[in-house]
Amino acid sequence: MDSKLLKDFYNRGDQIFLPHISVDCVIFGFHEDQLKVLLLKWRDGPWCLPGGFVKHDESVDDSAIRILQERTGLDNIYLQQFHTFGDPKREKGKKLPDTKSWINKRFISIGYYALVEFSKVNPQPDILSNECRWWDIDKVPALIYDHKLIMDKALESLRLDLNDHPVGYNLLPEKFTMPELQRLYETILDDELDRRNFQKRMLAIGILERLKERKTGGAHKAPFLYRFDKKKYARALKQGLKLGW
Amino acid sequence: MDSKLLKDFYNRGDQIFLPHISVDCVIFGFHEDQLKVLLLKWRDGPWCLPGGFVKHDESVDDSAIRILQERTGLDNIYLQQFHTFGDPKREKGKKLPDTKSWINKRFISIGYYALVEFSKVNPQPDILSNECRWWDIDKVPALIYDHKLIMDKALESLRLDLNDHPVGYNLLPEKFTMPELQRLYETILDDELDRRNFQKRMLAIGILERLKERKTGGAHKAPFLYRFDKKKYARALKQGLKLGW
DNA sequence: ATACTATTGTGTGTTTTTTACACATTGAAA
DNA sequence: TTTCAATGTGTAAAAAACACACAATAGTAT
Repeated sequence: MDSKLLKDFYNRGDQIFLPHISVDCVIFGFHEDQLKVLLLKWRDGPWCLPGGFVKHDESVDDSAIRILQERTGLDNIYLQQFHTFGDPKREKGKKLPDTKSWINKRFISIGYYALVEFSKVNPQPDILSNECRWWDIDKVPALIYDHKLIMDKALESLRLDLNDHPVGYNLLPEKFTMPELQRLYETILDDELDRRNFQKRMLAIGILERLKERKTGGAHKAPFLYRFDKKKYARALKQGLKLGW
Repeated sequence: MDSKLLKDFYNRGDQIFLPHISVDCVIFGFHEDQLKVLLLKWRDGPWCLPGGFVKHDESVDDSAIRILQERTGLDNIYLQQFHTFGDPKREKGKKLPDTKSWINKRFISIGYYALVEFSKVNPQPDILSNECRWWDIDKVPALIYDHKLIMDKALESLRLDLNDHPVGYNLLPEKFTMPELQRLYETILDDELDRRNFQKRMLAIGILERLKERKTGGAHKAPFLYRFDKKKYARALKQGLKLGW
């Protein structure tokens, strides 16, 4: 990354972006039975959440969409605003190279979480970072500022969302097995569920379609593959699901 | 209201407050079987939600607390941040007297809703308004900007909050009857509930205490008075209620 | 005073949902 | 071919939600 761009960003960012306002994204993925988050690493610095700023004539939602696009390469991401963090001390210890810059002022950050299909993501560092990769949710390293707090709040919101959104639709690949879906729920809820009752409940919602295929390759009996029935899914969502976990 | 204060507010507000950021509060109350919101009327203008701005070194939560205090005279209010509104066109039609002022810029607004005990509130207009009063939730007049949208979103959030918070505790006076509590739930949920099953369910939560007194005055059989048992209430809240409406 | 009315207090049986648990099946590995 | 560990399916018990009936009573009308 050349330093001209970076210098421009420090010096003229306030001509492009609203002051004092930032957007932070908690990007969730699911892979190999693990819930994961996408993190960035500052040049020679700590890890942090992917974030950005709001252009003067851009909606905050669009900012989040843009940031997501830049970090993952994906469009059409499932995105939820979950909380705004407004403590003046939330960036305690902030020290960026250019101390005069707009970027060293206090920021109020609007938090979004995103659900993405792990395999489709192509992680891209941003202008301030040189590394971008997935971390298991229970193994994330120390994060900058209050980003751990933001992540925890995102997870809590995701947990609540489980009550009226079949989040598997956004986190899993098109075809998946019942045990995979269950593991996803167990990770988010941080609890164990009975295999048979879980299956009954999921099928009772009536938005899953069982395929003829089975998932082979793993040891032991091969489980069936399922996929979301888009029509039934849309219909159910419109009527408002009541999952109740 | 003298115009010197107002002029100062227009001219020097940006020295006190963060630019582009506002806070709007949806204040809910309950009286005579009606859910109500507290609204302000602009001088010779439309009605709007009570709002304000964030001081440079103040947390956003504290701004909301301060605004609430100024409008209602109350401390220790139950307050929930529920959404941040960031559309650049959200203040369509904005035209305030001083067109050069910081206040005519785009604002991103952080929404809070508050639950208050109706009888304890002493409504106070703010610097921009000359009237402040309660409106029945289903009779609110046309509101400025996107304030109707904000109110609706607050109501939706309150409805969700019903699932893990006994909101009656914050909206009702210390002593209340079971029918009153039921009417509160029915208004928020916009649905009718069976009297007997409702009572069973509320009592099953185990945070209500039935008093010896009855509420007299109304026609017909006098209902018992109840009150929240603070110890059991705190205990239950810590464990996380699962009400499920 | 008395009867009336609308509302409260309480209980019971039915239906539905949730929970707990057992056994046969099967793909891969030993 | 046997073994292992995980999957597929069903059933009974417990709990929660739902529907509904009848007695009691504070004011109101007569």
